[in-house]
Amino acid sequence: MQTATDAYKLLHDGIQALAKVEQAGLRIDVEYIKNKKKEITREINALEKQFLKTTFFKDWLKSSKEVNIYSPTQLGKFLYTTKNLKVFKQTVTGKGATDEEALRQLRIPELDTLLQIKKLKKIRDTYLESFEREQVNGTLHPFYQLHLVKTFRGSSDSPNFQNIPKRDKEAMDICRKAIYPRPGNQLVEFDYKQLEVRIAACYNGDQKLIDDIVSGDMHRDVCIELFKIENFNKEELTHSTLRSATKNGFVFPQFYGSYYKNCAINLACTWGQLPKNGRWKKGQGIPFEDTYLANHLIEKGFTSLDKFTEHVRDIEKDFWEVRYGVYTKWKRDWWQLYQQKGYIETKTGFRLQGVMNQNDVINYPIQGSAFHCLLWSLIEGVKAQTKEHWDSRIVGQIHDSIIMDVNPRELKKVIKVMRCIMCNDIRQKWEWITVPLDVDVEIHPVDGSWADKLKN
DNA sequence: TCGTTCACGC
DNA sequence: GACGTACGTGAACGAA
Repeated sequence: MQTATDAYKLLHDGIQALAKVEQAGLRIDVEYIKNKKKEITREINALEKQFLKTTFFKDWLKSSKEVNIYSPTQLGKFLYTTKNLKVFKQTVTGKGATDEEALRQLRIPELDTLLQIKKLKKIRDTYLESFEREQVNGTLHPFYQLHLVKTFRGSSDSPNFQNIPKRDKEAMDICRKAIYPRPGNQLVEFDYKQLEVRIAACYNGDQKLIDDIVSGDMHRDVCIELFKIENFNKEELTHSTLRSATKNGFVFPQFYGSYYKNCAINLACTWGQLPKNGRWKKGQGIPFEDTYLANHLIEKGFTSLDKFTEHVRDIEKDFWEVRYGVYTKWKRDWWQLYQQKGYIETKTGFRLQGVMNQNDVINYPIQGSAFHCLLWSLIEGVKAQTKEHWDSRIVGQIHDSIIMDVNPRELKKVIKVMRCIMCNDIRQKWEWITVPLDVDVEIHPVDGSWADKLKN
């Protein structure tokens, strides 16, 4: 186990290594950004024009002298007071929400246009704008901090390199097409696989969890139970879709401390929208074994969201009391330890104190220690690139991944060294890592952008 | 200037 | 038995 002195040294070495990462930076295509911004602006203007012509907007204008279509306050007032629509989702202050989820529930087609406009504005004003503003002679130098986050994770700003779109294909493409390696080089990403879950297993020592990480498939197992699937086949599109829904709508939320009611709603949205009145009709949802998911669920007796929720409650009970019973016991002991001492200590030597609830006490040390694995690997990576006089450099970091600008002649060697640092050396250094670590390596084409994939 | 709401990442 | 997903950065709005 690590001491406070070790913890200090990690931050000391870490921030110096990150300074080298900041100094290296990433090339960006300023011309592309300028053109893309113009293109998006034209698109926004056209969509705005379209929106302003709708009866929805005209009614809105009648109800109020001046309308700002981008004001959540004004939109909420119009939807939930003037039009008196039912509130599906509330904000933290108890008002009707106007975020994407809330607006989709209302099923008003005009609002889809508004959402598309907002998405484009986000891309233009948060990402492209900041890339252009912060670049120096065509190189972007995102900043990294180690002193701001209460879990002892890192953060990034000016611009934030850690929240650039990835899941939404259109947004990902537009933003990441601005980012390049130096001429003749290629971007390579080293992603720790399931890092937080593996670090959780180091804390709780749950053998079932470790077995699942090393050779099992927990998402598949839970998926089969949740949707009562016979003869699960990973190659079948429907089954892999439901496995993803299970992973993102049940397993991960459960690890972060969510509970069955929210999970049930997540899972019931597998067809995009929550069924009206909490009941679904035949023919709804994704295709499923010659019919539809709704048909399948009705056949299994889950005719309504309430019935399905009871089922999810039972699955949750089994998940924590049977499947990962050791993990559950650790959670109780760990919470008790915090209550006795008033603080907890991470495997990496940091002390977490202050007012925390049960979820915080469980999640903070896991999140922090997971990041520290990445940070240690980054320090060693910077050491290697300096000592071995590589042209290749680490140019970014996103919590559990490292992004490098690699000279193709060094590609094989760089991958070999980074893999060795991230999976082997770190376990020599930190014996508390009792679970194997693994990395995904994604290689982008030579002279390709961060959005470009290697053609095989 | 600051709190709120929203949206992006892990 | 009820309750309840963690951590960030940043843009825009609107009240102070």
